[in-house]
Amino acid sequence: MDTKTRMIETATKLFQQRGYKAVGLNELLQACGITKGALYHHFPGGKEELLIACLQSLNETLTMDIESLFNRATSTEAAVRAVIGEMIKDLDRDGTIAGYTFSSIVSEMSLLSEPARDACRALYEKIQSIFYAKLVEDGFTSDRASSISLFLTASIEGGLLLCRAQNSSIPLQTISNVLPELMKEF
Amino acid sequence: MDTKTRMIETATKLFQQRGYKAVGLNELLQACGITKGALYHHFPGGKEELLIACLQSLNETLTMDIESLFNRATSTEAAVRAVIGEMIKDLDRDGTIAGYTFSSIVSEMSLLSEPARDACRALYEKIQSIFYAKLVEDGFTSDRASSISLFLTASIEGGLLLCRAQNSSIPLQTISNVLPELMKEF
DNA sequence: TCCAGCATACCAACCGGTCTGTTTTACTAT
DNA sequence: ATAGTAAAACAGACCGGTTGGTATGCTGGA
Repeated sequence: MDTKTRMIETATKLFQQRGYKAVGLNELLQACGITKGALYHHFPGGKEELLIACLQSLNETLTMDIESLFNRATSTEAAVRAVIGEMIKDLDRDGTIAGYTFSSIVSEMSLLSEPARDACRALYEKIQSIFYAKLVEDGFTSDRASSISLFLTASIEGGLLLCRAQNSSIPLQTISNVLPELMKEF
Repeated sequence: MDTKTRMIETATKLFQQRGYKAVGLNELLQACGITKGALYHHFPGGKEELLIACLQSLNETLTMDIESLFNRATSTEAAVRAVIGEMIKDLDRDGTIAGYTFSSIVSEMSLLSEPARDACRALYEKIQSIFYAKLVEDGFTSDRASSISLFLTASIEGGLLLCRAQNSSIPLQTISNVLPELMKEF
């Protein structure tokens, strides 16, 4: 794997886990096994340009991952369960989540960097669009589907926050159990 | 108002808006109109001790605010609408939220500081307990009430994240509209 | 006079970022 | 095949500014 890709992959995980500011440049370089020369060669804009690249890369991999889970699932209910299940698996194994989320970046950068905020917005839109498509497939009207897809995205991200605060995967498990129930009622 | 209280109130807003690391010590001092001497006089533990104090203070004021909204409301549905309404009002007025949330702190500090994580956990538990009490009052069983209260907390925090990413209050508005509907179905 | 309640001066460590220098690679003209 | 060359891909020293934190000085009230 080439240096640039390795940098993005490593940095993405770190940013997802701990946010932007909390990850120092030197720590980043050490984790990637590179030096400043390499970083500023590939990303003249420095740390922030790397962050944007991470978010864009995340957009692709996340889309692929979630879409693959959704294609294997028969209903939106099952699909959402599968996505949350993956998050719980990560959480229980590593004690932290390094996929399917970027809440730490959003809350930190939305006021700080317009490009970063835009990239985050694009990511959420992408996730919601996948939910939306499956919901329409399930027979929901367009309005309903877009409301629910936003709602799903929000409650999953919020559930992750609760998991982080409690240092446990129980909140996401609860949400995983409640969500499908709610979607039947519509 | 005495210096210590002023420090806590000002710092709380800043931490809520932008997180912990993103708020520098000097900026903090300037915003509070004090010097380092005063800070380290009242909080020998420095910035982190101040953060803990902020979270504890937030626990009290947040509880009072939300409980007051809940007491005036007839049902959980109306109460939740009122809480989200306050958030939206803040968001539309200031372009940022400085009350009813601390997601930026959670995502940033959960891996960094055990005491901070504990304080956040306590805060979420407190909020959920208020929801829970009202839900039981509405006639829900204990199990149901605790599931829904967790769910409410999660989706509100998640909705706020979406608002930050989109720089708009629409996500929270959507959630406000959908949530009560869901709660009737139970 | 004594001590809480600050203010001021200062510090080492670290921050992200720039700079210059070196190696590696890719291509080309002979 | 080979020598020459230019650009890409790094490496690492260095920089000014900022960080959180400390040590000391001052000051008004009990």
